[in-house]
Amino acid sequence: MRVTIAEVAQRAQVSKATVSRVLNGKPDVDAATAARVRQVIADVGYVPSARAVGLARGRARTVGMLVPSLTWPWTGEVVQGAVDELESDGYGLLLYTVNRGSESLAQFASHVSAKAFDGLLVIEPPDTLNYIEALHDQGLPVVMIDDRGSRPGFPSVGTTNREGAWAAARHLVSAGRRHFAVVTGPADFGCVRERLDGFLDALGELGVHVDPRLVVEGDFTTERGAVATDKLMATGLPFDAVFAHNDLSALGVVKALGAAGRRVPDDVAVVGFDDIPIAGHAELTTVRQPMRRMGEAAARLLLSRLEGATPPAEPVVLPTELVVRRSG
Amino acid sequence: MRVTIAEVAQRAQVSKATVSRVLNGKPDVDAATAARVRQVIADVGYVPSARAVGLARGRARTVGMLVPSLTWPWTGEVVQGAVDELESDGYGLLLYTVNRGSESLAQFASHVSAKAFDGLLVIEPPDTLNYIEALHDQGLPVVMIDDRGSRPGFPSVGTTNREGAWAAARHLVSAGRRHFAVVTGPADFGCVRERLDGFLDALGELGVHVDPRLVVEGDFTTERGAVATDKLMATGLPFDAVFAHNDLSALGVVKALGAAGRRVPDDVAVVGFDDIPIAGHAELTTVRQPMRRMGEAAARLLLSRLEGATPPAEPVVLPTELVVRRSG
DNA sequence: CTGAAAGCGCTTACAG
DNA sequence: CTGAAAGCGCTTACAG
Repeated sequence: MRVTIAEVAQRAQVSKATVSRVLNGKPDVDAATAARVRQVIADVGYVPSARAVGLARGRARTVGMLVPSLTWPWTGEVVQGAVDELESDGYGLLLYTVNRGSESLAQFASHVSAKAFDGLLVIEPPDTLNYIEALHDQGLPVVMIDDRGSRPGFPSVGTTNREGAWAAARHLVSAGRRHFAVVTGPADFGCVRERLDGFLDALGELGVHVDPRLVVEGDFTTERGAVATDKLMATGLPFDAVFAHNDLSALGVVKALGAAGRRVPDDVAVVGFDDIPIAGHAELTTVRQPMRRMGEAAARLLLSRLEGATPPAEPVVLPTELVVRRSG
Repeated sequence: MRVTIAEVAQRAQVSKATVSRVLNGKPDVDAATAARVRQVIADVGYVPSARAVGLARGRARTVGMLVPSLTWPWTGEVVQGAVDELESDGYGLLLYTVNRGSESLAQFASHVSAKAFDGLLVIEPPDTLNYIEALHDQGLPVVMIDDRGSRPGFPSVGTTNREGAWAAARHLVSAGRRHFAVVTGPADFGCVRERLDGFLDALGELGVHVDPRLVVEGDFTTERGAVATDKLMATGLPFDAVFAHNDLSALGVVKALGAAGRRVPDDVAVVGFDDIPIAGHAELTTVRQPMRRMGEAAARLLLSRLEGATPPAEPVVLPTELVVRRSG
């Protein structure tokens, strides 16, 4: 039989209300009484039922987290950062993915309605930004990990796409590169625009011009990274450096260059974005996104919101870091 | 104001009990009444409070999952498999990691005591098997994803380490290799013994003997894989194939061989175990562990246990699969 | 400083 | 077939 607050109260010769007060550190409890209650709690190993506390208080000390899929390279990092932060405040993390499409989303929505959690952490889910925004507008505390540069109308944590690209450009130029190509991500992503602008602006400032024909669109996959590289080479224009908008694309670039007999980095330098684990193994120079710390920051933002603080109107932006390896 | 069962009852002109019956599909409700109630539910968009239902029923339709750390290469796969399965039954997944050591574990323990979830899925946590076993003995439904071959005294899902190693051996022999080396994982892991036994047994059956000096212990990291390979080469004994007990080690083997000027696979074939994403990129031949499906199977086992079924006494064992790539 | 009572939003015997 | 009531295990005014 599970021990309840009633049993503790009886053993300590006080009312349930007093036990509750001790439990929640309320003031105005006689020191001796409190000590006695605490002793009983320790003796019987009492822990309040999360469900009962949740019902009575209307909050569950639980946060939901919605992520596209855990098999994406860095999702785990973000979630780990969030879970570490939540855990140290005693919060639980209810995990949802949209791995099974609209069915997943329906399940998620019903858990929202059931008030299964107090607040929501979300890695921007494709095509669902409006829905999330609606939840926020309905009063659910939401913080988004914004890896696409959407800058939504509610609290979010992003990274310095522009500055990261800027750093990549500066590095390549100082390494002596002069003829640049870019394999972008999907053109409608905010982060893609930021990375492209940052890169071109930096080069412009350094007096280097990029031929528009050497800017090709990819879709963040290795396959399309390779295809894009074939296109670049097909232009016949010379280039000695490629900036890919993420690491998976960059791997495709490296692969396609190798297949065409062009050496990396001797003939062509390649720089990626993200710093996923494979980047280290492939010796890829890249712009590191601090995914773990973005998860932590998002969790902290949400927690302080749940504790009553007003969330910042501006997105929290964490700095990228250029990681120089062999490829560029 | 949130709509409650009381409001639905009032609008439908019935008691809360009747609404509850309709909600839970109990028999013996007049068809017309049920239809009316359902109509009201749909009209007001009523969803029962998860907390209240949980308290009243004593179960939360929530499962806990304890994993070592999400940044480990395949943890995400296992969790994704589990979450997919749970989700389709409407269960929530509370995620816990032991990323922050004993502090994490204390938090987890208090959530256990608080009955925050109905059952537990666990990827074998180092040095905590006894604790998990104790939870199981205290009546918490537990299913373990056993990646270490521990075969615990409660329901678990494992993989065919022995047969996987066997397949690797057969493959290498049929590819013409004759002089074998092994870089094992930690010697006290059940899976390491199984992989070693399977490998040596298969070779023995094929009439190939392995020199014991060519069996070196690693620790599942890339660094130690490289160190182990240096040891192998230092013996001066010839070898033309290395079976590493996981992919990270195998990457270390490849690296060390390369540094020593030995070509893979021309001079030495290398086979790993796991099939983590990097294995594909590194063109590593490996024995694939079905992590995703192990997560699914574990979740299904736990769900059926929660629904009253008796769990199987024997571990559920899912088959490995040899993935042949360029390295061996 | 402390207790009796109501309430959180459901479910489930018990009657009828 | 349906409702009134008790109960799940807490918290929180309200009195004193």
